[in-house]
Amino acid sequence: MDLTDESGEIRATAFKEQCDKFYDMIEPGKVYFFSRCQLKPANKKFSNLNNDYEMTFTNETQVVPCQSEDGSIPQVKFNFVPLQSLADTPPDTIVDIIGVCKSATDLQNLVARTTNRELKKREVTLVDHSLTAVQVTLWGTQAEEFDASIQPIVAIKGGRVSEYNGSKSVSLVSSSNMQLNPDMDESHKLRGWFDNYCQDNSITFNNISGRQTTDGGSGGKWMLFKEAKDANLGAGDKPDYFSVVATMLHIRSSNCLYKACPTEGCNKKVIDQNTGYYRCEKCNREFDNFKWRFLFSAQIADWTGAQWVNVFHDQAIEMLGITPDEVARKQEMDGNITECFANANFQEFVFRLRAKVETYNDESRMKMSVVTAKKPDIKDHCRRMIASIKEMAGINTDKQSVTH
DNA sequence: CCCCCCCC
Repeated sequence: MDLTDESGEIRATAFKEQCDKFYDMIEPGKVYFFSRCQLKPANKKFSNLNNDYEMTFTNETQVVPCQSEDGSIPQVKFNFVPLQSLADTPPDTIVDIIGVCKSATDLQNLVARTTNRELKKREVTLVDHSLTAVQVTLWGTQAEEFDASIQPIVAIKGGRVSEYNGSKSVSLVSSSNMQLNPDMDESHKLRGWFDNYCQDNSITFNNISGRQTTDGGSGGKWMLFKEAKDANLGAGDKPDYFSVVATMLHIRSSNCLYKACPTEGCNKKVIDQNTGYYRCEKCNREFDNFKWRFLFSAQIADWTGAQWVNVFHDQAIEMLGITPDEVARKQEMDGNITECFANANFQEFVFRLRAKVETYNDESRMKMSVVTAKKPDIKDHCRRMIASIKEMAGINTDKQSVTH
């Protein structure tokens, strides 16, 4: 439950017996005295309440209805972010938003693939002054009962940003609070703006829930190495993909090349027969030549940690700016190939990485491979960092100024 | 101690 008084707000959780004990008694909108709860630091992954702490009920906890209400019950506090800012908000962030319901889909019935549970869903399109449209996903009863025909103002506290195919939407979760046509300033402003300026379909909204990909494919989340680690990436059946801007710390130069099958598209490592012939097991054939290909491990790092990654041929060429033949020639000439890595060492790249936990002999190890490595687009990189700084500093990116 | 939050 999320509690509020005139000074602020805090989340409280009751487990098991405490939950049973108080479930029927505690109702939204009513006032209670809460005593003897336990405090713990709030996990911001699940709450965006303006409080660094959360409360947990204990055996000692008492909840007593407050009978002497003076009618000035504090209202739910929202900390709205403009819809526009959701485009730069990482998935799983908890946000408060408000917008006009421009349209909504019909109620959809579907079955969750993993749990076989029957789900009811409705996608609601919200718009606001930032001329942005975003889809909000309602579930269950809220989906069933939602009436889009009146184009209500929709305020959501604690919605969850999600990402699918590179586009953002907001999904309601159990702790989310949705209010329709709430009696507050933002709501009235939106009503006036929408009714006066948006009724003739002359305004084009930037739909950030439309399919548009900014970093090369599904699941291309931006993560720091620590976040990737904490998120337990690669632990599932399928590999996880994420993007990171990281610095090349070290390239393992020994065995950074291999002799590959000359057959177009094969690339299998050949066995040197030491007879002038090279055998490819995959093609089941011997060749009198081979081609050099890159394959090495490298250590890359951002400010939260370092990571060993496997680098394959095309990505290696992209970063090093030289061909494996040049490296092989240098190796033969003087045995020192250090300078071959000069273009990449201590340089920043935008890496798209594939993470997968692999198990050999009961030992699990995270394996990461470079899917793509590109020079950073500085403008793009800066934009993302600024958004991230603002988010960390809690700076609102827009004061909901009316733009017409 | 929850924290799953669904689908394309």
